[in-house]
Amino acid sequence: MNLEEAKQQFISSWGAFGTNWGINRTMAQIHALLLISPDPQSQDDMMEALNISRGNANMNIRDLIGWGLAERVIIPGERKEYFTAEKDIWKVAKQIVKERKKRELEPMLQLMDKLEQTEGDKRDKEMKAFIEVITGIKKLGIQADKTLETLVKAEENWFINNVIKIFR
Amino acid sequence: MNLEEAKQQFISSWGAFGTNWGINRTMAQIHALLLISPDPQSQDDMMEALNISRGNANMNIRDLIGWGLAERVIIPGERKEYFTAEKDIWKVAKQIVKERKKRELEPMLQLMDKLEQTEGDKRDKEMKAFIEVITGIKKLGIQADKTLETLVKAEENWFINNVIKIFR
DNA sequence: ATATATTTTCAGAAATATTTGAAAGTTTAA
DNA sequence: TTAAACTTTCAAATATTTCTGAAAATATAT
Repeated sequence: MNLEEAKQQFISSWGAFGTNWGINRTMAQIHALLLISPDPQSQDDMMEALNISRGNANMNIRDLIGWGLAERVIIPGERKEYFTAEKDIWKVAKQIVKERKKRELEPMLQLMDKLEQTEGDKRDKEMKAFIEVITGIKKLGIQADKTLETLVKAEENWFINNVIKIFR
Repeated sequence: MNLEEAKQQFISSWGAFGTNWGINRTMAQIHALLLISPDPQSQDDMMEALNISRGNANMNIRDLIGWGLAERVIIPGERKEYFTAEKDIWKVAKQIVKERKKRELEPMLQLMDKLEQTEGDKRDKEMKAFIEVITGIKKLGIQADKTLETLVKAEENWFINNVIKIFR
């Protein structure tokens, strides 16, 4: 397989892969393109490479920036905006974990707190089953939150950081 | 909030939550319903509780079973099939991790292996950038795979199992 | 065997999510 | 200032996913 074919396959598979994770195809494909592009890409570059419309490109680039996965780059003397992505996959993964934690785990824990307050007779088996599930989810969520927080804060943690380096 | 309201909210939020994770709303809602139901539920029970059609219920129950998250229960003297879900959230989480690992991580690693074989001049910067990303993803994937495998196999591991118990 | 209960399938309908493209908005250069 | 270059917005079109419901298949009881 030559480089062009490989790039195409990477972009298209990354897009399909993203779909399983609640990330839309185009956003994942733009990210894939930026990952493997040594130089910053303009919106027009992406539109051409991925065969997508201006509006679609614009919206998804903005989402990527919102996720902290891409950033604007100014090229002196150029009028257009260019974009790059962080190339260190570990940092990328950390950033994704951080965002999902904020966007999903935290709201979920809030909901569990609320549902834990449900009023009712604790001897009723329906009630018991409900409260048990809610507290179980809450405990798991808190534990996951802590674990992920440690991971995300890894660079501030000498020990973990060194463990990670071993595998890097 | 009373139990009925709380149950409703839990089911509906769990469904919305699943949507962000590539799991369809109905499947997540059925799972939520089974989680908080002390007794096994029939397909008709679920159709009524969630206001869904027979076909939809049937298909999603089967998917849940495929994910190892629900199972058929025979109630002696009853003609209908009944279903339950594992109530221990830790086991549920482990099962989900196990399945996603198999369905997504492993195929992704296979793809990276393939893309790593791409032919080309390693001094070319396009080529270099591409290979670096691929090997980075592969390394991260392998590490994640190992870590998750440890987690999933936790009950076979005395030490980890005890660490987990502390938080349980 | 026949009737009845239950489960499964699947084509078409409905709901949701994504994408387009043209118009409006903004920035920059001369 | 003006005009060209570029970016953003958003209503409508398209694509994708999910759901329905009735018919077919299967299982069970009499």
